[in-house]
Amino acid sequence: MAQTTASTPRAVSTARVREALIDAALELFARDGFDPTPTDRVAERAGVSSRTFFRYFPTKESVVFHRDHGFMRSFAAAYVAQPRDLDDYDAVRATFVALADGFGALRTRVETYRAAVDSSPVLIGREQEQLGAHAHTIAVAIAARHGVTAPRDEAYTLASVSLALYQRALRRWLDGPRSVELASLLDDEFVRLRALVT
Amino acid sequence: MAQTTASTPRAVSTARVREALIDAALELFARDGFDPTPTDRVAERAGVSSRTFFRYFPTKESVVFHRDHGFMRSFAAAYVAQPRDLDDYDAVRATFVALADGFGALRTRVETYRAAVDSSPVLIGREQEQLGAHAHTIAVAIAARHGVTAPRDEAYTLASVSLALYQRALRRWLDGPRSVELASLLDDEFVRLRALVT
DNA sequence: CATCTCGTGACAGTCGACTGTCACAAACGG
DNA sequence: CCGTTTGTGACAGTCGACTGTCACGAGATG
Repeated sequence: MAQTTASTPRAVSTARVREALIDAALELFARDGFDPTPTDRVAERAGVSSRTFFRYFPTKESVVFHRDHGFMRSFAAAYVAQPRDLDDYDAVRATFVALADGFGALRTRVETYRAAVDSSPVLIGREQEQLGAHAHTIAVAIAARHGVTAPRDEAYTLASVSLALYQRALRRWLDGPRSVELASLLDDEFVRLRALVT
Repeated sequence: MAQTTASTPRAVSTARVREALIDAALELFARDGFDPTPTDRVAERAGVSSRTFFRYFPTKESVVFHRDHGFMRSFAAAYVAQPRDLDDYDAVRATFVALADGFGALRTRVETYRAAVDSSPVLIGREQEQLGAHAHTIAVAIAARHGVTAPRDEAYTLASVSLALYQRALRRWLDGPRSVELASLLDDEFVRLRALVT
């Protein structure tokens, strides 16, 4: 979640400012909406000047995505670790479920992030672009498990579909009671789709 | 594609301006990108003043979506028309394929539209919002065929997944040779997914 | 401790989306 | 044909994202 924290006073200070800006931004965007919230207000809430905001982040949008709750980061590794006898669908499913494990701790963070992103088309679009990249990652992982480097078209289909399921599960998770695990909703979606298709 | 064309001189003129603005916007956005293209340039190209642009469209974004190539508009009708003995998956599949029929004529239009939308996160986000609405439409249609008004969760799952397949098919269509029909690619995606899942 | 570096605030400025207003001319309605 | 409505251009103005610059002061460096 935080990178190598050089503990020199100056580094500590800038890290603190960065975190303060991200916190302020996500909270304000989630509560008041991204578009109606000027960067000045974010800076003010973080206790720095307006100018400083843009010394930390190149655009207003970018502050939202600088705290990767990093679902996809370890996809490839988790995917190849799946048992050989699973077909692609079940391997992807198992990987998602595995990655979702212990996600509960992040719930509040994710809630804020979702509300923020959902508040503006720009952010939705940015996230969509990331999902495109994720689809590629997944497709490559699928190909890799078959010992191929270039993913076939089917791999992309599966990747896209599984990401759609992931998004559904995520929303159900956030909308539902805290007692329900993301992992179980995720598994549920994959099971449901299989039932629908067969 | 065009609505009830009142042929009074004034109405003709405003309709012409509207079309000119949409054409100019889509072409410029597709070629130069949405963000780098100021509304002034669009207006200029359409042969009207900058101010007039905003008399026709409330925002820069909105001009992009005022020409609905209307895939989803007739979904509900086409869906209930499907034979009773098809399960949900095949009914959705058949509906998509049916709607895609004769889409080839719109190819150039769709190409421009895609390039325009893909050029900016804002537009991607807006389109995403529309897709959310479409998912709802589909889910409701699925429920309706079962004689229910409130869609179950599974209906939304299928709706999301089929829209993911639709988007994949659309992109393959635009990236591939003109000889290939959208309908066949669409069918292909549904078939592939079934093969992947079972 | 002296010097240098670098993060920051303050300020001024650009650029583009969007709005209000006014006056003209063409189209509408009687 | 005449008064009214209405679309349009011209112009001025707001607002917010983002940039350049400068001077100051607190940390890094020797």
